[in-house]
Amino acid sequence: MQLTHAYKTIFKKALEKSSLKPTKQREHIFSLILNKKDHPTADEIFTRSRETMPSISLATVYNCLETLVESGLIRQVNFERESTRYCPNLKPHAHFHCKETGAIYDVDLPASLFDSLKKHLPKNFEPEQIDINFNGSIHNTNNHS
Amino acid sequence: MQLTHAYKTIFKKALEKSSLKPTKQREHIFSLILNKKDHPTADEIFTRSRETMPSISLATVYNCLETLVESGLIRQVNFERESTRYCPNLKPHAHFHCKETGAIYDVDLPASLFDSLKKHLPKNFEPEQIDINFNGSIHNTNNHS
DNA sequence: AATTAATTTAGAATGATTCTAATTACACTT
DNA sequence: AAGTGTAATTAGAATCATTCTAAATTAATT
Repeated sequence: MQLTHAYKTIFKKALEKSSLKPTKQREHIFSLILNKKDHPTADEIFTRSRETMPSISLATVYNCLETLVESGLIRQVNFERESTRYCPNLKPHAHFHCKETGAIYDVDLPASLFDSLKKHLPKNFEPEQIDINFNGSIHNTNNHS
Repeated sequence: MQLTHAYKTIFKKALEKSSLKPTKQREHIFSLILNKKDHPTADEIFTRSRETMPSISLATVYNCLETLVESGLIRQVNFERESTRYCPNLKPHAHFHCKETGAIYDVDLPASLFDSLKKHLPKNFEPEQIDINFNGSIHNTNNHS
C-alpha cells in the first residue's frame, strides 16, 4: 500500500502539472488502484481505503478519482450503466467484460489498430479517447473432454 | 411515423422469435427510432411518443426499449454514465461522441476491423458484442482560412 | 499567529432506471 | 358473447450511483 519512489514522482508531477496538490488521500487511492489491478468501483475503493484510512469519506473518494483521471494517472472504464470502474493501465488496450462473473480483463492491442480505427473517421473528427469494449463470456477450456 | 411493410414484417418476426407480442406501443417506439436516427434517450423517446400516443407511460417506454434490444431490432449506446441512447443501425459501426455538443454520430467500419480486434483476445474469450466509442470534438473546416 | 485558498467531509439532492402492484388488453375456451 | 388466463401497460414508489452544498480542516504564505 506504498507507492514506489518512481510512482511517487510520477504522481506528484502529474498533479502539479494541473496545479493540484499531492494529498494523503489522493496518494492513498492512487496506490490502492495501482496495487490491485482489478478495476474496482468507487465504492469498492471506498471500502478498501477505509481499512487503512478510516476517516476518508465517499465524497473524497469520488473527488480523488476525478482528479486522478483529470491528471491522466488512471482511466475510467464504463460497461453499460454499471458503476464506473478505474484502471491504472495507461497502455493502449481494450476491455473484456465477462457477462457471467462481471469481471473485467485488460486486452492489450497494438497502437496500429487504434490508428486504423481513426482512419475511418471523417477528416474533421478529432478523437481524444477511444474506448473498445468486448462483452461476452469466457469458455472453460477443459482438457481431455 | 408508420412502419413500411418490410419493417413491419421484420418487427413481427423478431418479436415472435422470442415469443413477445407486436403491440401498438412497441411498434410505435420502434418506428420512432427508425425514422429519426439521432440516438435518442429513453426520456426523449417518451416525449416524442406522447405527441401521437399521449397515454403511454415512461415505464412502458423503458419496457419496450428493453424488448426491442432483446429481440435485436435496436442497439443500446452508452457514453460514460450519460443516459443510455438507442440506435437502429445494425450494421457494424462505431460511435463518435462530440464532447462539445453531446451529439453522437455513426461511424461505419468494415467487418474486417472487428475481426482483427477479435484476434487479440485469448482463445477462450467469446465476445458477443463489441462496442467502439470515440470521444472528441469536431473541427470547423473553414475554407479560405 | 493570521490570512487565504484548496481539500476534505457528512449528508442532502439529483436523476436515470428499475421495481411493485394494480389495471388493461388480448387470445383462447366454453 | 361471457369467462379465463397470460402478457403488457401503467402510475408511482424505490433504488442506487453520483453530484452538490455548506461547513470544517489542512497547508502554504504572509
